Amino acid sequence: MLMVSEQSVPQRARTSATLYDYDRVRRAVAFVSGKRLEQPSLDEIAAHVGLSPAHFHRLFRRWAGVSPKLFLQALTLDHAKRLLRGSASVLDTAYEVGLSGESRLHDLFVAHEAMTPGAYKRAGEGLEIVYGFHPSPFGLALVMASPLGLTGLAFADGENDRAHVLAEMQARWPLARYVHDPARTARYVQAVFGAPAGHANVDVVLIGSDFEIRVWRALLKVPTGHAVTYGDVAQHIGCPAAARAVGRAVGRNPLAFVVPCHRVIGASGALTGYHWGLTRKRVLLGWEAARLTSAK
DNA sequence: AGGGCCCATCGCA
DNA sequence: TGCGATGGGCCCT
Repeated sequence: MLMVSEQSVPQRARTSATLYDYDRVRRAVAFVSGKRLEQPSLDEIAAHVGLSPAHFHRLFRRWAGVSPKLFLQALTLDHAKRLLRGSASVLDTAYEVGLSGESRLHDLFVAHEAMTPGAYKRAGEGLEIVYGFHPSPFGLALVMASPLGLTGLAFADGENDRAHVLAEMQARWPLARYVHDPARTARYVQAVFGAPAGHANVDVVLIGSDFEIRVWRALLKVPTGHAVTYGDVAQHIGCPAAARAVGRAVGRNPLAFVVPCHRVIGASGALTGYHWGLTRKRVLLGWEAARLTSAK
């Protein structure tokens, strides 16, 4: 599916191409969404990211599996609204579709919730977390794992964003012991981004409050190519008036991409927010829509 | 224990 | 547009 799984390309070339591709895509998407009214041509967009039209076209075939035209079509408000069709009912699926059957989902700290005051709840005391940065189709990814499985997945915007992203993630579980060991986190990248969309074969550890975990589990039911509203999620977890609280919990999702918080959008179809940048949310939704179309 | 503040919401005028 | 009701989390008494 991705560069990650192409066996013929040498490791180093794959790595740089992946990050390079994402950066170009990101700039193209930001350019287009900033000029909604002018409707820039493909040639103009290619020029903006410093590529010839032919190279621009090849980049998209390689990265998204579809033409740039098709990909950029997936970024309209109209398309986002279409993702919402049947949004309430997708949540009624019997089990999480975001993970493969072999995956295991561990809800840490929930059991303690009743007896622990707020600060202690998130501390992560006694937990050892290994971490590393790896290239991904959506930019540099910070992968965090505890012995039971994948604990954190965050995106950085370039090399000089690393420290900030790491600090932000570590602040979630301040008492955990952190070990920098990219060799041990590398396999998660393949498992998450190399799997058929929405079926990552990884053990997953969700650390959060009871409410947050109910929200995150609900998100795992939203299949690729669908979106739900914050209100849909609120309804589903039995707090119909808590759409706004859901928004807050969605924003604290520690597992970008795996827990598909990018598939939650406003009731109007607008992409209201994304912890790792609205442009990236647009890219993720466009990428999934494009790949779904090309698979048909 | 309780008040105040923040927020990736939502629907109505 | 703009506003008010809204619930959870966190920080401060």
